[in-house]
Amino acid sequence: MVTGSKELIRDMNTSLVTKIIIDKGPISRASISKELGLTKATISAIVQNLLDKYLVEEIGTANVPSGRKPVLLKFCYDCGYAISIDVSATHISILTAHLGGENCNLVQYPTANKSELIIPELIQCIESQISQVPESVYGIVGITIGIHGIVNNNQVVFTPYSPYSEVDFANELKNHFNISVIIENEANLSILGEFMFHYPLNNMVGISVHSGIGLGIIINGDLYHGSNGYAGEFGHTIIEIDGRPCPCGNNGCFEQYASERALLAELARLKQVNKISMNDFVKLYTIKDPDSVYIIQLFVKYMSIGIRNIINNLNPELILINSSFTMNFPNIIEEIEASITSKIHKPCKIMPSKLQDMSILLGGICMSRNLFLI
Amino acid sequence: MVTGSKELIRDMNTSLVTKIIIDKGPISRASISKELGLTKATISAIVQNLLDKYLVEEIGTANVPSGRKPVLLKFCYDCGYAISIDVSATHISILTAHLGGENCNLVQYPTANKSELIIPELIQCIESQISQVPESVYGIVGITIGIHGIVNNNQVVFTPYSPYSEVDFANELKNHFNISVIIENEANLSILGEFMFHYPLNNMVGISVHSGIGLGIIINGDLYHGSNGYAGEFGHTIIEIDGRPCPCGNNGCFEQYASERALLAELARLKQVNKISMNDFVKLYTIKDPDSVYIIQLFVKYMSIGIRNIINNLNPELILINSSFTMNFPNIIEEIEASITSKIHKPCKIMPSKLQDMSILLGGICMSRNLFLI
DNA sequence: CGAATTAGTTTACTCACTAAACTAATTATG
DNA sequence: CATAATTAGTTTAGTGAGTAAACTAATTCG
Repeated sequence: MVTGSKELIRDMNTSLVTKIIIDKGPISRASISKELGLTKATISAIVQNLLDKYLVEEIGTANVPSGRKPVLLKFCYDCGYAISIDVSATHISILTAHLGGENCNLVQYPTANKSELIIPELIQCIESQISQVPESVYGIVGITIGIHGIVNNNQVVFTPYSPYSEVDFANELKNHFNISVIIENEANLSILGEFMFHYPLNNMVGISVHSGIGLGIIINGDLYHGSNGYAGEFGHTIIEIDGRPCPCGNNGCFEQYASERALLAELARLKQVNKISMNDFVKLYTIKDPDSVYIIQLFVKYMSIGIRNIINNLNPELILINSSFTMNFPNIIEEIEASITSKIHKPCKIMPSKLQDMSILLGGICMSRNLFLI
Repeated sequence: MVTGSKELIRDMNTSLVTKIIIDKGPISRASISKELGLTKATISAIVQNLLDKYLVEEIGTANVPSGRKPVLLKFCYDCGYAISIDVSATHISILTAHLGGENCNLVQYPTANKSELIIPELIQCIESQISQVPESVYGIVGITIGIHGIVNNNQVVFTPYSPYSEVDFANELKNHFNISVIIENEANLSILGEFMFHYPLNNMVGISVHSGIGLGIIINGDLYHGSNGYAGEFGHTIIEIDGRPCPCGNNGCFEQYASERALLAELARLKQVNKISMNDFVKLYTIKDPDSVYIIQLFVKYMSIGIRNIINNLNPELILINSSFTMNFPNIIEEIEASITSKIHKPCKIMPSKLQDMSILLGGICMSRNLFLI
């Protein structure tokens, strides 16, 4: 039960001041005071705390037409570093970055995709990264692991394409490195990254189209997980009564129509070949191969159904799409947007992911930063 | 921007104390102190304020095995009254009740269903109700109007079966009665009523099946409206690619399959009659008429698709169903629950609405109470 | 140089909380 | 029946995060 107390007030206001310095900095104490409606005295006290903790620094003054020059405050992004890991079926991607997502060190390793090997593999990767991290006040503040599957209470519940549902990533790594470890779904990390770096909109979602289809949901400015962590299992919403069978046990699931896996399989079927990769597809669509054009027509059609369903369920301010299709051919988004109409309400803004294939890893950095800054 | 202040602390804690007296009362100051983790001194001060405002009263002592007897506190539900109105295409239902939803006066009038007549009709109904309300400390604290359509910023945006989208209910009634007026979607009021009277679960939804299908969503203990008030337009989520046409302009919308309107139309088609009412249906299904049994099979099938979509989008703790079908034949719920399976996650509890056909009106009383108590 | 302007600090104050001592009321017990 | 034990609720003194307003500091302009 969260009750009111002096500490709560100070924590709330410190958090607001920190956020404003990150989002709108460099900024002066006076401007923060005006923006938040707190007195200059309060802001000065809070800023002094942040300076004492090396979280914020004064970086000179601004030129103003009259009056004393304001002292500009900047968040010390390099007061600490975070490690972000994307664990897919075939690879481990690992990013080290300061709390602003820069000074990156990004590596990718193939993985054996065996549950008993993943922890040793990860430990080795992380140790290699840690050895290269620059000195900083707080060092490594956290490790975040993005999982292509369902996560609840910091534990993997289910992974469709990898055998990691029994692996206790959080405790194994926490025990080894003694650093806080967060396990989170990849679509959630993606939208968190977009939210913190580019689109600070309190109600927005991000559709992540890969082998499956996930949905990261931001509600009231926070990631929404649902009661057991499987909110956003969007690939398994049903868009066709008695439709195509899905390994989840149901029929007509969205990802049997609109996922990369489904569409590339459809293209392979049309071309009567065994398999077509995303790279192959990009080459074909670039030369306007008719089958691949048809595949994109299907993608647009199915995505527009999925997006209408999101709008009529959640009515977000913004929908971001993260897929190789839209990353390579951004004007597909416009086609999707144009195909979404309703006589009963306004449409919703749809845009491509800005962080693209870095969104999961950068979202992981944000996750560690949020936890560190409380 | 909500910043921390002394007033915020007191407001938060007053709100928590009030809530605990409502939910767990009659309760003593000492018990509240233990539950909230605030000191007895703080609770005594807050309770004194509530006593001074006639919001709470002492109703004697409890028997305990040893020590001084605790003084029991009870919320004064009858310190004020609220008026709740359900405006459908054919009727105005109007309920006056004290802040606990009792001491009801419920009336229903037919309405002309004309936009220029609705405000005079409402004013007459409300005046008649007000004249019969018992004396109380605060009098009528608010009027809530439930709309079968989309509501945003206290204004009706769209109503499918009535011509009220241009009517400014809020300001017309506020100006006439000088009482705060809330306009809200009916499905939202329904789930709010269930949340406050029966199921205090922070993440839950209620499916309201009438002519259309609406979804009331509670997230983090609050009604979720989305960015423009059309979250929960669940009837217009698509469950069939290129499916049945819907007046909204799309194809395959859920309410073209699972709404009362759609299913009764299907039954009429089977029986080759012009129209079948819900009353007729109830009689037919009671005698196990095969066509009506088939209709319920369809209802179960379609609802189970819709519910799977809710689960995979929002993962609520509980799903309530409010429909004449399930109200009259409650074991339909069990059939629906049994038909929902998934290999990737646990099922979700599904139950019939407890407030049934009173849920909208009682939700309206809750709405006014919440606003009154801040 | 002094007036005007703006930034940031200091001071005196308020208010909601806490801890701990207090009073009050009740039961159990010798 | 006095007294110990127990629990409820109040009083008191103190803390800390906020406020308003007076202050100092730094800068531009005429």
